[in-house]
Amino acid sequence: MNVNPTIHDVARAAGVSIKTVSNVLNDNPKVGPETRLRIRRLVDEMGYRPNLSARGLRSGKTGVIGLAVPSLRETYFAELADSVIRAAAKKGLRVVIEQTNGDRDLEIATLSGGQMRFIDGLLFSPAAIGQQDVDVLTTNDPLVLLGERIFGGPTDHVTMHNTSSARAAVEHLLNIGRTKIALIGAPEQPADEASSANLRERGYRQALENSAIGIDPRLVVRGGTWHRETGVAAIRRLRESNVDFDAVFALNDTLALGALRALAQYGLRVPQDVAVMGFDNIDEGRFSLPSLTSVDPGRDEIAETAVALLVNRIQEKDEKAAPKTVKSGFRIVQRESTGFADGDGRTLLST
Amino acid sequence: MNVNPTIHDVARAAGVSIKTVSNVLNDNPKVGPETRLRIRRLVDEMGYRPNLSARGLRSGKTGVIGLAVPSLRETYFAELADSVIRAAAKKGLRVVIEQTNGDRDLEIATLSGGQMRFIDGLLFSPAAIGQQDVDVLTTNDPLVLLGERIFGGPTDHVTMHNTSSARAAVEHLLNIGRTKIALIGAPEQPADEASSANLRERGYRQALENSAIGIDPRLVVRGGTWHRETGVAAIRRLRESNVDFDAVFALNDTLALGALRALAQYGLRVPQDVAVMGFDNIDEGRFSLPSLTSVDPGRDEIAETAVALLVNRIQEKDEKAAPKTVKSGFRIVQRESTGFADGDGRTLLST
DNA sequence: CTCGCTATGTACAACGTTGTACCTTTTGGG
DNA sequence: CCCAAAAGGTACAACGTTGTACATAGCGAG
Repeated sequence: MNVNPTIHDVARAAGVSIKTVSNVLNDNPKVGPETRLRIRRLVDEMGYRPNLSARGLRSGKTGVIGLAVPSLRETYFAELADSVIRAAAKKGLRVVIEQTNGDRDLEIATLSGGQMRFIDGLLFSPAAIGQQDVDVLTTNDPLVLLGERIFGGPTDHVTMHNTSSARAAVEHLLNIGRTKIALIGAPEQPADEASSANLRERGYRQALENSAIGIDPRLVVRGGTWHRETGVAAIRRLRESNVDFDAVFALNDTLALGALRALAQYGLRVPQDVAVMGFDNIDEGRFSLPSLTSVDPGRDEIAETAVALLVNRIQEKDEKAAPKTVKSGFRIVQRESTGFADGDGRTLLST
Repeated sequence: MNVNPTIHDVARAAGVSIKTVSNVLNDNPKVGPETRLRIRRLVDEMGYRPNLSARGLRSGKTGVIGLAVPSLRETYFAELADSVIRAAAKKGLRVVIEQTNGDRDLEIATLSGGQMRFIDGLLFSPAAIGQQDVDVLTTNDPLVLLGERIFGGPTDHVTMHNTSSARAAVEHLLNIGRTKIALIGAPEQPADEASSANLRERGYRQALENSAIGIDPRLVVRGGTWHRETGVAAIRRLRESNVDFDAVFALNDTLALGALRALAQYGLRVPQDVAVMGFDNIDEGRFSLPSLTSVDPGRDEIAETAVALLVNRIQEKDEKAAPKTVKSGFRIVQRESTGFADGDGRTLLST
């Protein structure tokens, strides 16, 4: 019994037809109780495990979905992948992870790639393609878009309240009395596309324009990837430009963590001299020095919703339903970097 | 052309047999140059993409490997997954990630699970099973073990120099003049199994026993998962027990980062009052406050080696080669937490 | 001009599973 | 006691691909 047994081997051993074995495996009703039991036992004994390629070929479903993200090295996506794998596991699905490295060609290749004849559907988090590429999303294969960059496309879409949560974040900084609020991680070109960066910048502008304060362009640091280095560099730029600031809104947490480090190097105390607000609420922010106030976009909710939508699309028989867009709720978790110094932080606002 | 074309559709359109199309797709030589070109063009035009289930069924290979890790929420494993996906992509393989949550039953299920009839092979990083479970590794399916916990098993194994690198790490702390070196993240029961924790603790003990200093059991904090919280708690335990310490060796970086935070809360300066050494060299450690000296186990090397070994096993025809064990090199990267305050840190020692 | 080779291609089976259609026995109601 | 229907099962094809074995044409050497 050293080689993998097939359904034929089990059937032969049980003295029944292969279809009966198949029926047992799939819990089809047309099998007598004692036959069922006997076959179950044999399956265990022989170590039979169905061949998913064969099953996939016959039934057109593999039980595997794809998740395309820029890179698991970016903490947000690692945590998102964790949530997606858990959500998928609950539905009996496995997840193949494809890293696109934020490369446009790779993203397009992933969307139209050979891969699609193997996975039942794809969760796709774009980082490079934009509104002008909306037609590459037109496909018969189940596809759910995650995040921003493309709106009104032909697919389901799970996104977050980028603008309003960013506005709420900046309002929190205003509420604690800050008036010179720097923005870091802002897009290279303001408002050139529906990226997370642009949508969040819009929230920043709205909050400041609604207040009496208004925008000081010197406080907006543009450019760079959303990594820790960029956060460090942004603070350096602000210092070198001699502009005064008492708060920093970083468009994601890794930027904010880089900023925390740079601020400390300049001898600026957080939150006394400068308050810092991040975005994403990654685990790391609970343990930084100081711990980081952040916008929590609800990763688990995003993942569960996205997987549920994808499963619906996969099961969809003939007529396709119109594309759905779901926005997950958000909350703001206040921690030390904006002056709340107790344990795990507190939820300030939630939708 | 709204439905996915098969090789039959392409063959019909080209006026050739399906086998000729197949030959083109697989770069088999027996096709004339102009036929080849014509079929290539049709494949592109029609958007033909091979069905991997069918290919997998026929050829027994799917081009997909599995990676089983405790959780992508643990930074080390997220970065390892990144490296593995990259290494696999170079060989034309995709990666399904299975999270075992450090759960023994889940780990065993993953090893013997239905999954194995679908992936070509598995990279398995155990967190719960141990030497006593060595027989669950006995399988015909290609399997490469990553990390510790089981040695001398029936499979290939990629591991690191846990003990000697930990010894080198502690020697570094001794070299900078520290004598009261705490150990955090130590195993619950000393030396009960070949876990990373035990092997690294052994290195700690060797370094101290080789010096004139010896072990002070009050400096060894046992128990807890290797997360930031545990690092925080460990420092609290040390403070509450009133034992004096001038350095901390954390058995992984997240522990160390938790420790950094707790030390700051107690007003202890790093490295002036307490030097801190981590293990894993995750990205985050380059931007913590202060940046973290750490043992770099060479994730990329580990991933490349593991994938290469797995590919060899997958291609293995009849007789199986004896199991191989490969140990990756390590280096120690010194940063601010042990007194080196310049840019990206410096490599102290490398193998 | 014919043999044998190479170059190019074809037909068919097989991989392991599930869906469809059918067949046989038992069972119970009239 | 007979017949219909339910219960339990079977046989065969099909999913899309690739390996094996064979077919045909063209061409150069003898």
